[in-house]
Amino acid sequence: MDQSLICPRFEKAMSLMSQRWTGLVIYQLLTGPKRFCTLESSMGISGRVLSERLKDLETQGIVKREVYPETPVRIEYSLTDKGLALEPIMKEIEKWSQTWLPVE
Amino acid sequence: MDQSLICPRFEKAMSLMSQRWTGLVIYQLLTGPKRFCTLESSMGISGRVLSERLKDLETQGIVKREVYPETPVRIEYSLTDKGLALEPIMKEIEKWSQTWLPVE
DNA sequence: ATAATTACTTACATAAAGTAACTAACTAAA
DNA sequence: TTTAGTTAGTTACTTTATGTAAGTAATTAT
Repeated sequence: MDQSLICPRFEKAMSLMSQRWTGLVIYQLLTGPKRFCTLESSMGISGRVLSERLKDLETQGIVKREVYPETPVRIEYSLTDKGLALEPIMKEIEKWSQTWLPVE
Repeated sequence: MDQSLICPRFEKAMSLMSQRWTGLVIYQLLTGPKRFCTLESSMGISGRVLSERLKDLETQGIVKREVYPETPVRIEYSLTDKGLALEPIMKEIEKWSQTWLPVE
């Protein structure tokens, strides 16, 4: 019947957050720039999907990719201002999890 | 290498929020109890998945299911305290979306 | 007896994610 | 100068998740 009285901007933000891995990638980047292999091994995401997510996040202006032509090449992913602004969401998720989820 | 220095409770909360539709279901329930068909039509989720999500959320103690044996039967889904406690997360997502996403 | 309503479930199709091997560009070692 | 090692991916293939559409069960109205 009524296809969405939901604010389309909210809906878009929510669909971003509900993509598998996206939240964790952002969470990891909140502690500073990270390389591809670091993200990959620290959170158990597959390279295939990590690559896809980073590209999406870059396209959306949430993540920034920088190449350092060292040897071997170093590529760092970090948050833009738009990405950093997601921190309060992460903090609230953190709070909720600590209040409502069991320790084990 | 290091398989998750990430707090397991945070990780669990995040994996809850990153399930497709879960966030929107909770968002809808923040405005009060809702029936199956209302949720289904207001957010474009398929019945199959909605049913699955509501069961999961009930199992996790986030959603409460109540049966009113009227005619035809009325079944209402609402948030428990644990579910209501997710509101600050939703508010932050709302804020971010209004600040950082374009109007169209 | 037939149709209508709600809250689902089932079977099947498509899309998203996981796995593991492979590539490209470079360097260091044998 | 071949071989191996590193990073940052990509590709082909498999498994899992989701969408679609039809079906079910319980009840009442026509």
